[in-house]
Amino acid sequence: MYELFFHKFNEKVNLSKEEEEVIKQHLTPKKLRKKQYLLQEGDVCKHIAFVEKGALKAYVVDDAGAESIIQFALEGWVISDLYSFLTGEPATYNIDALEDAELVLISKSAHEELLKKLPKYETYIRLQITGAYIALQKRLTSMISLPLEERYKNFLALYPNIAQRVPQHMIASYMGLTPETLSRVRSRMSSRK
Amino acid sequence: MYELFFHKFNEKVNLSKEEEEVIKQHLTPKKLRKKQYLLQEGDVCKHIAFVEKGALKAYVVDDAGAESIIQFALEGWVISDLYSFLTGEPATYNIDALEDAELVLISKSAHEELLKKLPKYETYIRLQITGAYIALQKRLTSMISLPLEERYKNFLALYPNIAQRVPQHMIASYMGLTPETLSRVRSRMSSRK
DNA sequence: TCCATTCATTGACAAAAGTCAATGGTTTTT
DNA sequence: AAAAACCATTGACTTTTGTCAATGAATGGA
Repeated sequence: MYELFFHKFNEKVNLSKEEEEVIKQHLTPKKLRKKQYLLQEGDVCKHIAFVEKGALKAYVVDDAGAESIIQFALEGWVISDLYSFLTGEPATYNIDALEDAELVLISKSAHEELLKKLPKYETYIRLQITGAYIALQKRLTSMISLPLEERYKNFLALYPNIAQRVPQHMIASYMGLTPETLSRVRSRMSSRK
Repeated sequence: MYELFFHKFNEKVNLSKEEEEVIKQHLTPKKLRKKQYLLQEGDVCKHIAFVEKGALKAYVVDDAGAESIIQFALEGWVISDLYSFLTGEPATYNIDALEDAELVLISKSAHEELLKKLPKYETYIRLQITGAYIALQKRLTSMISLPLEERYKNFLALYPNIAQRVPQHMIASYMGLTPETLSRVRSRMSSRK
């Protein structure tokens, strides 16, 4: 239990067995069936979720009911509405399962206690969020500076595993496009090659 | 010297006078004239820069020479090519001054020593990057989910001070638009009101 | 196995955004 | 003070993307 979680943790910060024990006591496992919500817009986000198995997405829904996908999370990734989690404000994101999933949850109180008790936990969080920030900055840079086709190629190169497991209309949504437009980009790419 | 830097620091994490002294010894002041570079694409980013005074921008330049602005930084903000700073890889961003500026620089070695010596510094960095992550996520969310006019209104509401000090074609660039398109959005907004 | 969904693709058309060029008003520089 | 550079706006036109509708393939449940 929690194998992948601690594997990833130890890649960033090396833990002794005793430290792993302390952390374990603050974790909660949770299983989610496909299409189940982890978080709904309007509720307060109570957890940071680490994905041991399966796949989830975070997204917003507009007035017309159209989804825009903010983030995917496969095995080894972390997902949450961080703003809601940290401030206690209602979430603006929905999070649900694309496939049956096994999660490791860290509650707000667990998070706060670990920050106090265990300096290595703070380091882990710092490194985790730094990586997420850099990845997000690259995504944004490619959004504002690259033509569509390049953006799509970048996506495929960066997340080949997502491209395989997730339907294309969700990738379109993640890129801020309609499914039709992404489909046409793809057909242009394959015909011109 | 460093007034704003420590003011902002203390808003996040409270420092004793002794701790402030330790940090001070790791800081370097730097002045930049308008249009001067702090960092050029291809060089390694050697510093995290805190803006005491003035305004800077980070941006990429495409093959055709067009700039896309990744980030603005006014007084109290931090700017850097974090990926290059942390990995030592060549920077993909350029950073230069929009106005004469006074900066507080933290070098790589200073950063690493402070992380080791001063737990509160790590906390400061964690909170800083968390705030930057959340802001970036909001920006991205609005990019993929909102119509242009809403995005522009959000920008004005969030950064009225940037809108005042920065030419509009740079705001267009920051939004991933041409100056003409932003101009037409604005004229539509004012005529329809 | 069959039926209902979900999905990707395509076509025709509409709307949005980009491009190019010109104008006039600022600001900056010399 | 004059000249140069910068900037925002507008018009005419092109290209890109979105919308709506239809089709056929694949998928998943009953």
